[in-house]
Amino acid sequence: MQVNIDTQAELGLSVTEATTRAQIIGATIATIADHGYARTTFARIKERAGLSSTRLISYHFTNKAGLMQAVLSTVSETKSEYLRERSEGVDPADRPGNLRAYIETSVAFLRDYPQCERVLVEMAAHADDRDGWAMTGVMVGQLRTGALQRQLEQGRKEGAFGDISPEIVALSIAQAVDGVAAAYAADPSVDLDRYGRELADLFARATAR
Amino acid sequence: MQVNIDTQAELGLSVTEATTRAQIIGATIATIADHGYARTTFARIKERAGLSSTRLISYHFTNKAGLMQAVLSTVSETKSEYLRERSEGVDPADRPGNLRAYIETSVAFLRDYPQCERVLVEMAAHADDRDGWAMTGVMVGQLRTGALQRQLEQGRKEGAFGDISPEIVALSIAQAVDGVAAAYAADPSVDLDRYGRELADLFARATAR
Amino acid sequence: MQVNIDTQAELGLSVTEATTRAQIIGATIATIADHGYARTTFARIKERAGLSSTRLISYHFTNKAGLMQAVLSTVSETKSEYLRERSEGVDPADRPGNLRAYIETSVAFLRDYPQCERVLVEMAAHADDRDGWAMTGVMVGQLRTGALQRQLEQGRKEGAFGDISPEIVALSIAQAVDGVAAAYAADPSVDLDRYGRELADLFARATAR
Amino acid sequence: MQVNIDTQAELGLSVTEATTRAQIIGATIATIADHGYARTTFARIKERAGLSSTRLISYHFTNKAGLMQAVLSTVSETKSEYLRERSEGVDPADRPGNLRAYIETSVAFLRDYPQCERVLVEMAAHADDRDGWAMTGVMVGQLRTGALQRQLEQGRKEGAFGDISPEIVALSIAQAVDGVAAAYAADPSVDLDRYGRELADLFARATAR
DNA sequence: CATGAATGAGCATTCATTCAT
DNA sequence: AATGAATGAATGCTCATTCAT
Repeated sequence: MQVNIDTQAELGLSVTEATTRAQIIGATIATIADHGYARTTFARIKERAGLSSTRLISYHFTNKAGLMQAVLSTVSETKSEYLRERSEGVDPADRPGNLRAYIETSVAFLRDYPQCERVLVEMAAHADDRDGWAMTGVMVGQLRTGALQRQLEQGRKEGAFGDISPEIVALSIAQAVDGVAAAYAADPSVDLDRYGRELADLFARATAR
Repeated sequence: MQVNIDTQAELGLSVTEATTRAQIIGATIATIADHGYARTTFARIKERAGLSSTRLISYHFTNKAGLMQAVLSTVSETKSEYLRERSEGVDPADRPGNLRAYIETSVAFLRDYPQCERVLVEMAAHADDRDGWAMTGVMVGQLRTGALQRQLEQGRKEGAFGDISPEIVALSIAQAVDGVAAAYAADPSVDLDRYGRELADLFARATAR
Repeated sequence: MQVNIDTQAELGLSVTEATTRAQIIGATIATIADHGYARTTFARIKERAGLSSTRLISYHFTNKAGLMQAVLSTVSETKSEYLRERSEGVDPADRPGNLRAYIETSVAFLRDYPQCERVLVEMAAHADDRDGWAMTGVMVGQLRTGALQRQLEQGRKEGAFGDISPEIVALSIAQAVDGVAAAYAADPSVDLDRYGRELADLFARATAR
Repeated sequence: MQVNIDTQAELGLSVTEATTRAQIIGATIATIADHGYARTTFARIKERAGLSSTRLISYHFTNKAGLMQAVLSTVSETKSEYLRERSEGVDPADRPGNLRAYIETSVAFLRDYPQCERVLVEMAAHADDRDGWAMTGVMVGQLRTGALQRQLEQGRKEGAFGDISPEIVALSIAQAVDGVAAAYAADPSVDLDRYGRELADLFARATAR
């Protein structure tokens, strides 16, 4: 995955440093996507990034936890950027339309950035592992469902949706998308567009007034 | 968790052997539930089971994979047993009623066997980890969605449900229940009965004719 | 240094285990004595003991701290055993005689077990280092001065000594012996017997009534 | 600790260079005093001195050994300066008086420059460590006992002391003071003045004619 | 049926130092 | 006078597994 160097540079890093960091982060993402979180070791990242030694990773990131934090930032920023771009065409007042767009875009994201989603799922699953980064599984979860839940809440108040529980619906949607991601990862031949459409249909019916 | 010795004995094992196996499996389940899969090592299992050395585990199970396989069998059997018992009172022809029962019972299971569900979720998440057991995450998933999907299929043919995609709905339901499990694991004070009811409502609306 | 296997066996260990432990402890003592504490790594111990891998050390001792604890026990037991044996001939009531015997024997110990004393000094110096064993430098110190201080206390009460501060005198004696040890380590040609005699003279005068 | 820049400048260094060197040396002293020699790494020194990178240390000192050498010079100069100043009031001919002054001043030094003494003790203890500076533990020791020994020698010739061994007495005194330093470091609530007085009494009796 | 002893491969991390500006 | 970037070697430790009884 291409990692944005500017994002790194914003932190006040030099160009070279930002470049190397981005390269390492990219290699880490690829490694997690390919081998899973548990098999993502400094040695494998080094190999993937073509570094001379794992020492370079330790040099640029305080910790494995620090590296993972950076990966998580990169990946979740990529995702929200993607969602933001695609949602611009939709009328903000059209709650059901927004919900459908959200779901279909989320599934489309799997197609366009399969690595990204894989990483998100893997990190959520291993958040409480020994590596002990600052973010628990629930926090990663909130990162996913937070915005969605607020949208649903708003829509319900306006009467755009039926008598739903925003919390439950948001959770269900996020989980359903994750499920699709897992299915896609296991068998890349599945028709993601159909999945997206049917998932949107499902939750459209479920939230209809 | 109490592990059924008879199940072990069925495999043609002696009583003592079955007892020890059951003890080890129980300790493994408890360890996964308490510390998560990644922290579930032979050393910790040994300690929990009160064994003298990890050697005993290697003796009774060919592999860590083998042990995990056995754990998975035990746990999923416990769950299907639970679901079977609770679904006996429902009229088999009442498809929507069955669906609602399934969902509510699934959530109720979380309350009654929290360890079991935790193990199921953990194992699904780490299925592709280094330990390399014979069962992938998807297979564990199929184990969950298979029966449900067939029910939905049947119901749709009979016209009991709307124009749904059984595959998608089954996946969504399974994932939603998992989501609730994760939420419950993170915060045991959540009202599981409410969650179950609202989940059932959600999918009732989503599948209504 | 020859490490007593029986001492190990007392802890309920099998003969083989006790043997290997003793061998590792012996190699550790030799390594500390030769290279100093800071250069005493598992790798060097392995080499010295002729082990196949450092793994064996981790197998027999929970920690580097654990190993060091065992070393300390062995060494200090060797020393007190030595002191006990040599003090048997002296009349317990003869306080000054006992003091002289203690000092001369302590110095003689340096000659007979030079490694032992070197280890004791090294460990006291590095007690607060990163390795974090359960014993601080002060504790190691108390281990040295405790008995001596009580003897002096008793002697003073009986009027066998002048108006001394047992605490200070005990500390001074222990430190003086350590100083001799350091001097001997740096230059093995020094006349230890003379040192012992003169040290005894010095403190005889200092504590005289 | 305040490090004298002039001392640095004497070596023909520019003012800025001398300033930076002094700052690094001061940070090193503080670090050794706080964390002990073994935990005194370039990284920690950098942090303490508020430098941007450890590179600056390597720039100003050829080696870790070089840095430590400089630290040792600074610290021992501070100490001898302190001793010189305080001994001016005493009649040079009064040998016992000088001895008492020396001991009491040495202990007083612990109170006034606790960091300094801590560094001295730590460096003596770790002199033979991996860092391999040019000064062995014994040399550091000679640095302490040399002058004292000469004084005692002279005093004995003049008949001011009894039949003592200057070498042994000097060693014992230096070691005793170190012992007090260690005790003080471990428990700062000890009464240093009392310790000083009793130590002086002890060696007054020991060296009396 | 069970055990004690041993093992090799792998892990993240820390260290002082050097290259090239 | 100073700096950013990189580096190689080593450390203690954990893992599941196997050999030989």
